[in-house]
Amino acid sequence: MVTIRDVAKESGFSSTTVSIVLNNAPLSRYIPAVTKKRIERAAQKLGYRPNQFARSLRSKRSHTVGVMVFDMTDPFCTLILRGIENTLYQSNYLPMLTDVHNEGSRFERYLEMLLDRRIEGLIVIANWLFLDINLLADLEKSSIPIAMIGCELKNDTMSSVIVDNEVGGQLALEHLYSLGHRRIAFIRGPKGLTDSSPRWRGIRNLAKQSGMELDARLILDLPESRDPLSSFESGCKLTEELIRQKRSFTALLAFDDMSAFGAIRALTKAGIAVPEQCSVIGFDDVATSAIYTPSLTTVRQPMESMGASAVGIVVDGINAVLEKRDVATTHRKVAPELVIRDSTRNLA
Amino acid sequence: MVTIRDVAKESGFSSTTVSIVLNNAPLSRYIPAVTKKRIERAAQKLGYRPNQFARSLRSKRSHTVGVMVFDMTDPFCTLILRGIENTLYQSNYLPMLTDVHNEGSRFERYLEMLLDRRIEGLIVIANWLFLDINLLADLEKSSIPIAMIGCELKNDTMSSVIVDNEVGGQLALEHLYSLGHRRIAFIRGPKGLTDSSPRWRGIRNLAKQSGMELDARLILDLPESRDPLSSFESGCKLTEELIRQKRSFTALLAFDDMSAFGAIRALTKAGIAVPEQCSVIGFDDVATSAIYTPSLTTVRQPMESMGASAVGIVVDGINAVLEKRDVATTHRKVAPELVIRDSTRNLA
DNA sequence: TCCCGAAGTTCGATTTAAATG
DNA sequence: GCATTTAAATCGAACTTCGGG
Repeated sequence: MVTIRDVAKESGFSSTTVSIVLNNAPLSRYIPAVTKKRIERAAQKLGYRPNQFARSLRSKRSHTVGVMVFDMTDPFCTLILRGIENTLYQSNYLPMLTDVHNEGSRFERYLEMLLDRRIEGLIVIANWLFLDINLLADLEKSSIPIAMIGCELKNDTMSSVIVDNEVGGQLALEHLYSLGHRRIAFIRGPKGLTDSSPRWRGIRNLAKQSGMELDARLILDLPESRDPLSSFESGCKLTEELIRQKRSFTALLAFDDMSAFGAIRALTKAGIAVPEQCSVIGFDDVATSAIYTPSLTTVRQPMESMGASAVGIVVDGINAVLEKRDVATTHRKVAPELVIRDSTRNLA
Repeated sequence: MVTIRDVAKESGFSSTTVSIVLNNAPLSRYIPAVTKKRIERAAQKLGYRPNQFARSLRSKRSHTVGVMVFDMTDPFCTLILRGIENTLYQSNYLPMLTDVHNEGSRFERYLEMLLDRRIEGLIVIANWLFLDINLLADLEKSSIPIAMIGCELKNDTMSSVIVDNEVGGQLALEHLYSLGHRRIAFIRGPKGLTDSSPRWRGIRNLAKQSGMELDARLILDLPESRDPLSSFESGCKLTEELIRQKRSFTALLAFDDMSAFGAIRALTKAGIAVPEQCSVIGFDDVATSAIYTPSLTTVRQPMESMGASAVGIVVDGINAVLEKRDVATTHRKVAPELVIRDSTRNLA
């Protein structure tokens, strides 16, 4: 290990001067160019790399941001993670990745570990969240900037980035409506998910606006479950049930892409062609949607930019703390986007 | 910030004693239970948490492992990451996640950042890898335990975990053969991928064994590309081409699941039902495979356990370094597993 | 000699205060 | 006072050495 003292010795200056020069500290403007050259050359020659532990100990900074995912296997996460990673990279932070597996004990343990390592900010991806809200209260006392993606909390200590679910719901129904569909089946989200009710509200609003009436017998609810895969299975089962009851509908609006895939599976198995005999629309635009057969029309959450946005909020917060400014908590609601693919079509 | 000195003051003992007690150091066996109790209570009361920076500076340990992904959006990664995360958690390490985006400059920069932070080990997920091999040479000088997943290098400084591609290829063809298929189309992997040739070798071997002859006109190659999604698109295009040429085949063996999805898309669009008129088999068993319509028969790479295995190797390596034992580089080749779903069936 | 506890040093970089000409 | 440089203190924990009973 080559230390700053080695560079000092090699260059013939004190470690103080070396530190000042290599960090381009304010004082370095008094230091003549010759000295700088000599020091830089010595550092280069020895291959000096400052010890981050020592640096962090002194500066109290880790240049690390914690990322807490509630379930990595949820396809919703991947692109968000990509957005987070990419934006952190640009800001010179590195992410510590933790996956809570939707378990309270794991949440607490990881939170402790992250805090022990003095992360400077925290990003929580909490889309598929069935944890006790009280647990999240633990987050508040941490006094570092926090941004939650996919879940907005009432309190004022955490920022959030969510998609505008109401607009999204509207967009989805509007699309089906514009294609001429009137008898539409709905798979709603589980009650426990914060996304469910605003999304449904958007749907109801649009229905009212356009004078459409919703048939209660065509409205189904996904059960609560911690497993993102269950969304697929439930979507499949609910649709099978619908078919078995011989309910007639020309389109199906699913809570998310996973349940939409389940619906397509059920329809296809029953010999009902998608989109020829029944249109299906999802929500999220997970990676699978584009490669599905048929490719899925859906309402996209701009996941990558949501991740980037969360990083922006957290990094701003970190800077605010450093400059002793107030940390403002922000609540961003990003616009969803209709992505039209092959699973929906005009009512013949 | 409450320091060890605060605990010392509160408990009435010196910081030395506090350190010994709280770390359960060897010397602590001389310390009477009363003292321990008093110290522990004081620590508890003040909410003392040792400063990891100071600790790391002294011990030269970070309890951190670097994870380098070449492309997060590759669905192959997700489950591996889960396996890594889960196993690290059990061993009390935290992962620093980096995504190289298949770019050389990013690779170098991230490697530096990770090394600066004194990661104790490194795991590289290099399945879809088109980087200059010379870059990887940079890894060798780092002198920390390294495990690569999905790519085996000749040299002796890095461990690796890969699937047995040859057996996998065999398994796939064997399955189609046992279903009675003889006229089979093949989509091979791009030449630049290390997986491609052993997988094909397995196929050829089985063909020879069972006296099957492969029709060169039914053998296609995926082009080189850094984008995992291109596998899907190429799979689709190649299959369309095959159909347009009116080649007859009753089954298609794809290089991976993504290209298999592409093939299914092309077949379906051409009005060829899968599996009724053509069976399709993939490789990997990515998350999408189970929820596809039809669900995909494939050769599974045990990704979660491959991730766990890599962590095991690296953690062993770390311990070896600590105990000044030799670090043995290991090369694990894990067995693939045939997963039969709905995309293949008996030749009528 | 054994047990218990404390003083002081170390890890490596940053920063304050101060010393040169 | 100014430009240039540095000794010494600091960050917080852990370990080495030593002393008293």
